[in-house]
Amino acid sequence: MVQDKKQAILKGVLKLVNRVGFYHISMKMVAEEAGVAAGTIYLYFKGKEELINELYTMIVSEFNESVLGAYDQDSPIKEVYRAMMSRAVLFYLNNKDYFSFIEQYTYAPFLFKENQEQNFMLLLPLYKMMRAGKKQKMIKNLPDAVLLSMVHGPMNTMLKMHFARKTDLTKATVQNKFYNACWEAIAAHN
Amino acid sequence: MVQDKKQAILKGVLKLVNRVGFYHISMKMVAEEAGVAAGTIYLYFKGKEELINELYTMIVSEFNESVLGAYDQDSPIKEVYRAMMSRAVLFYLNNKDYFSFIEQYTYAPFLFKENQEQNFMLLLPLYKMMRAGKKQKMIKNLPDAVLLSMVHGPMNTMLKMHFARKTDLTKATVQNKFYNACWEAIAAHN
DNA sequence: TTTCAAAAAATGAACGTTCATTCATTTTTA
DNA sequence: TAAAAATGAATGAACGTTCATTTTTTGAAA
Repeated sequence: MVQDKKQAILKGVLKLVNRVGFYHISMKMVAEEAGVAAGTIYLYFKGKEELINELYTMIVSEFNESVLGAYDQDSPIKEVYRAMMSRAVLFYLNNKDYFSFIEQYTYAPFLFKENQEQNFMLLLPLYKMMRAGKKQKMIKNLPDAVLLSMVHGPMNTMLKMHFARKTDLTKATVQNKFYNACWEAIAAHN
Repeated sequence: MVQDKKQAILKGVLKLVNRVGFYHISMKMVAEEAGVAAGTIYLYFKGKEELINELYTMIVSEFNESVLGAYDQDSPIKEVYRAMMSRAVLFYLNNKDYFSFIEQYTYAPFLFKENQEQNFMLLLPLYKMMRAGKKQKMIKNLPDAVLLSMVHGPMNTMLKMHFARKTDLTKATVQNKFYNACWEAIAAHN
């Protein structure tokens, strides 16, 4: 019961992200969206900050769980890469709300020092894959930041463009071209 | 005279972006920073929205001018690419304010439909270079969105990581590795 | 099963704060 | 001295949060 209402409130925030935009979300709107009174939110969260931060943590968990589900120790690293990219893209395509939220949360006034480190938590699955690839000499021996940027950066921009209707990431051909281009940026020559 | 004061107000906004964060910038703070009274701002701008939008336009102009300054019709495309990347990185390294502002403006409540298209204006210099490269068969024949993502995305992430002290983009070695990785993502094989 | 009082949960009006904007007044310029 | 520019206190709207009051749930007694 208690968890149901908490979830309803969290989902309420998400539904508002796209409709009104992150910075216009008020507690009153969240309450309305969740079907509770404004004061009720404060029975489940200390305040707006905690609400937003918990939602962020929830999304990161879901994302990482989904993407790491594609990690198979025994598969060739290129296949692991493909599977992870595919899952990540699918995750956001199916949850535009999540993407918008994450993007805007990064620069929200709620991000305190503790969470600022968490900000790179979304890169953990990628990081794991890269470390393995480097060991196997399948991935270039470049600084981690460069490798991460070469995969995370393009994905972000592609999704942004997709949602702005500048491209169609649901097309398999677009996805494949995109995955291949990223792979060539990080793959060791052989 | 009039332009001086207008510039002072615009610069005031920029100085506040890093100090207090985009969403805590109030008109009163801007006024203080610019050394004028709050009401004075309204003699130069219709309101906060116009102020922020003009600042955005100003930054885009400066950026594009700076990066396109590296465009030389006669140089090999790879050198043009290098020069443009170099200028773009330098531009933001020297103007952290600009970077922070641009990042946060994208999702600010001020972005109206008209400007939402302008949002991709920052990609114009890259776009120009890519078109030329495609014609010369030096750059892969991929959809524009993919190519743009492979250069703009990583740059964004690298800069974000640089400012979060996860890497040091001022190091020439890091820059070179980064430029090369991007190039391999978009370069045609030969 | 029904009753009912105590506890728990939920409500939303009210409060205090913040902020963009206005405009009557003052200061500066021509 | 008239016009232009600048000022900053006042205004009203928006928002997060609180808390006195109401509603719902619980479980023991009848």
